Amino acid sequence: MAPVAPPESEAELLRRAESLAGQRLADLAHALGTQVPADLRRAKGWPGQLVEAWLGASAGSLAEPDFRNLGVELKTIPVGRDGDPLESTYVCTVPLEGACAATWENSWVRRKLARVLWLPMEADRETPLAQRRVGAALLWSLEPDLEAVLRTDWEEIMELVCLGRLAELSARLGVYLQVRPKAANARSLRRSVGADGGSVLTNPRGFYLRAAFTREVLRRHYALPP
DNA sequence: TGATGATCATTA
DNA sequence: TAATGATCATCA
Repeated sequence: MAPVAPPESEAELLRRAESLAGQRLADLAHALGTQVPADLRRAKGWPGQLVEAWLGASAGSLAEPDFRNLGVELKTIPVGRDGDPLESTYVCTVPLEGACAATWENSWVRRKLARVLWLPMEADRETPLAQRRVGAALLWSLEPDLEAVLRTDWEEIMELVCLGRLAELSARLGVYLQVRPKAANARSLRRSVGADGGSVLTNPRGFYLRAAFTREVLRRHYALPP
């Protein structure tokens, strides 16, 4: 997709994001000279990449906030007709090595979520992809009470990783932050540290925000059903 | 039905 | 290869 220069300030980023409100994905795609895929089965990341291109996100696939110079992460939120989030939101990879040295303060999760541009997108399956609209952007900072919950979740998860209790990792852990597989397929393996301190292979995992978290963020800043 | 676990495309 | 962008598909 056509590159757009990165925004030089949060104000500029927000102006760009606000100009997308109400636009249909087909309009954005055509303006960038690209086509709307027939469906998302083989283009799962397409909506996110489309708005990245529009807003001038610069980090690519690096483990960095999307707008590196601003320290702002872009997150689209797929929402239904009622504005309620439909899916969890990927945050970053779970560090399987060096888990014992990691702290919440220096974690990728905290770095990425410190400042986020949330962008709701229509995503109910009734609406054809091309006709789905972008919602109203929200430039947001991690709020202390939400951070406290995330921190507890993160520490619970990372303790298991540190101790090599990988079999106990489950998406059922965590109030707002959960761990799920994150890989091309279940045969992907990554090195980690076993309970005896030795090297073991396990499936790569990612941190995800439950829909309950993004629902709470949207609820606090927009008029939404409870 | 909703959530968990699995999967797909792209890029540096 | 391993990070990113996520949604799909199955089962409790």
